[in-house]
Amino acid sequence: MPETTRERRLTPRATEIAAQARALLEESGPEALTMRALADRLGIKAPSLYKHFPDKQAVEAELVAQMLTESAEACEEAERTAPGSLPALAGAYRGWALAHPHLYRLATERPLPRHALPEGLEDRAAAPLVRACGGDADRARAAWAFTHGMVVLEIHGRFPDGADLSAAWRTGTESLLP
Amino acid sequence: MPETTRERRLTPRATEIAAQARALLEESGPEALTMRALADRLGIKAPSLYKHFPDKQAVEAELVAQMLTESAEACEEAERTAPGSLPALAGAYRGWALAHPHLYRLATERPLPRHALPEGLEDRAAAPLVRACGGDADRARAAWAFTHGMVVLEIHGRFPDGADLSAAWRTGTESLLP
DNA sequence: GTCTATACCCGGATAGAC
DNA sequence: GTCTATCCGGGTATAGAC
Repeated sequence: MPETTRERRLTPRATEIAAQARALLEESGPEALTMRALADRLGIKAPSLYKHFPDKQAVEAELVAQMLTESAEACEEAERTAPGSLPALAGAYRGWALAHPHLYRLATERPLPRHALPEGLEDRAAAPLVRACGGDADRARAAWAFTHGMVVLEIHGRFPDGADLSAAWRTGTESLLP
Repeated sequence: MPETTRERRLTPRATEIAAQARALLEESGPEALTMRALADRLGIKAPSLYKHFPDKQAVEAELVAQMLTESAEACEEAERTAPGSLPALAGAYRGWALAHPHLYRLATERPLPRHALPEGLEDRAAAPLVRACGGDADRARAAWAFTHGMVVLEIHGRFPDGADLSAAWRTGTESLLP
């Protein structure tokens, strides 16, 4: 079977715009990502952006695709390094998310723009966890929920200041082993 | 020891305003909760609201306090019904959250307005889970992360359509038992 | 590919009269 | 406790010239 993951190619200019959108998002958060601010950062006027993207949603969808791709890559790398290890996988996922908290939130705290994503990307992002759970989909979902929950609670500063989060991660990932 | 949880009392009118704010939020989501829309619903003009709350954040903080109080109550009820049962506790938490998804998100997807909450409320909300985990704080945090993760992934429609979420809940809560 | 001009809508908040 | 008038800011997006 041929590779089913397809990328809708962006023009070079659109790629540059997306890169600046990402930089803006990562530096200042989702509320700061406006078409005006994005244009300012590129040294152009906001209306010009609409020659490259149909609307703001399309820009955001591109960033969501980047998030899924990169966190999948991080997990695949962990898989190669420590095959079958749920703690290693969770650590890679956590590491990527905490390094890009605003992008992680953008991709995660709203419905997925599934129609605008490259085919197969969502499955690719889920696959390493399913493999680490020996194909047990229920366990993989529980492990995903734990991992995502830890990450977002960390990002939002929900744990008490002194909390030993490494210990919580260890307890969670070890408990959820198949 | 005396009860340490204190409530800053709202005036009757402020209570009514908060109730309408909540109704608006629960019906239409966080973006729909604006001072203008809130005033419309009350049959008054937006500036009048500022005689009762100093700003919009204060209204939102009141709703966050309601969320913490009510989900704590739901969990305490589950504790009485099935003492020490993590699955029962998680079920109560899930039930409350899915019945009030917008309020759950408002209280959860941003930093807690700790300064504006009744004293002791955050601890009260956390206590049932710590008790169910036999006082093991690391396990309690892992269980909270799992539970919160499942809830928000459900709310945002992140699981595949056919997914057996009951099975994932069972797997997760049973795995995380002390 | 970028511009100007502009339409259109939305938001939070304050001053001061009644 | 509510009002009117208002300020000031922000946002997405389109039309049409260059």
